[in-house]
Amino acid sequence: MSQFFGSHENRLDVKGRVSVPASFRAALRGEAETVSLILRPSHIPGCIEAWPRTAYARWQAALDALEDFDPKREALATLLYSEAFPVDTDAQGRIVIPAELAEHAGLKEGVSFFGRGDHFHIWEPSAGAAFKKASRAMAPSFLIGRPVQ
Amino acid sequence: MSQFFGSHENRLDVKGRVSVPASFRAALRGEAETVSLILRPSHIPGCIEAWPRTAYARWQAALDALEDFDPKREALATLLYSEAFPVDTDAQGRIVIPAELAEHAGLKEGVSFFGRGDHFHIWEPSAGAAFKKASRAMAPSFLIGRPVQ
DNA sequence: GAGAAACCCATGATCTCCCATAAAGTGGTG
DNA sequence: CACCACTTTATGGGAGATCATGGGTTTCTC
Repeated sequence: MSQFFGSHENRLDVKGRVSVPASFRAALRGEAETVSLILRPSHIPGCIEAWPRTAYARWQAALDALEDFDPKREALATLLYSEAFPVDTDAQGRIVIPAELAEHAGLKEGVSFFGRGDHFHIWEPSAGAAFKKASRAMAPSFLIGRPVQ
Repeated sequence: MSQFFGSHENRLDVKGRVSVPASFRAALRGEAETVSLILRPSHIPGCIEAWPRTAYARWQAALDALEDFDPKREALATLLYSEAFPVDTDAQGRIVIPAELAEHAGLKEGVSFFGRGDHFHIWEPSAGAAFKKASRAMAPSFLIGRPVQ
């Protein structure tokens, strides 16, 4: 499976468009020809998650595993569908971030994209930098010794 | 598994390219024909880690072992993906070091490569030399007798 | 028909790919 | 073991492709 790596920063134009980093577009094209994404507010404050449709299916499978009428199912369905927005890139590889999500992330001009393997994050740059810093700070507490063999 | 030995120093050209030492390239080719690497900032200040993709997969396995929504998982994903950049050598065996990493290491013109077994380090030469010296200085305090079998 | 959204074309900056070359390394041979 | 031919390595540079971005025009919606 293709994966999203690295950090990139692009800028919103006056029409609210922003280029998806080329390396992310390449990763998307790898698994499907339509370059389309699901955007949703992350449980991490200030962060937007962006998922390829194929990877999003993983969550949909989790939903299917829950019983009908289970309150958890209702809650998960809300998260997966009601708060999520499908978006497609234009011919130049740009997306328009829905106003509700742009506000959730406090986007102004700059937009940071952080690879996370099977999906990526969209942040207002300073908030994203703070999140990165916090991640680095907590890492040594559990990253001890060698990786699992 | 391929192994990286020794130290080498090459130079960045005006386009930001630097040759990966030939012996390291040979070690990489040993396990896959595409000469590609994952670069990431080390927890050691000023140091860039370079991993063959196959060795990097072990870290990714460590990530997969953590539960969804676990803050540790979020932090580790940042380190393994958001801060990591896959790079491929050109036909001449050179890589371009991403600006974010070049800055982390304070790279100017010279670039030192230190073998570390399953991965290697990239340093600004004087910082790398200092790290080596510090390593030598502390080694006798714990390196007693025979290596572990 | 007004506003917004989608579509199309344009452009400078950056990046890749390809070819070139000097220096260093390697091996063979007398 | 001295010499030479060939290979590999590290590095330089040019041309074309790609990327991010701007902006105009058509199409859709209500």
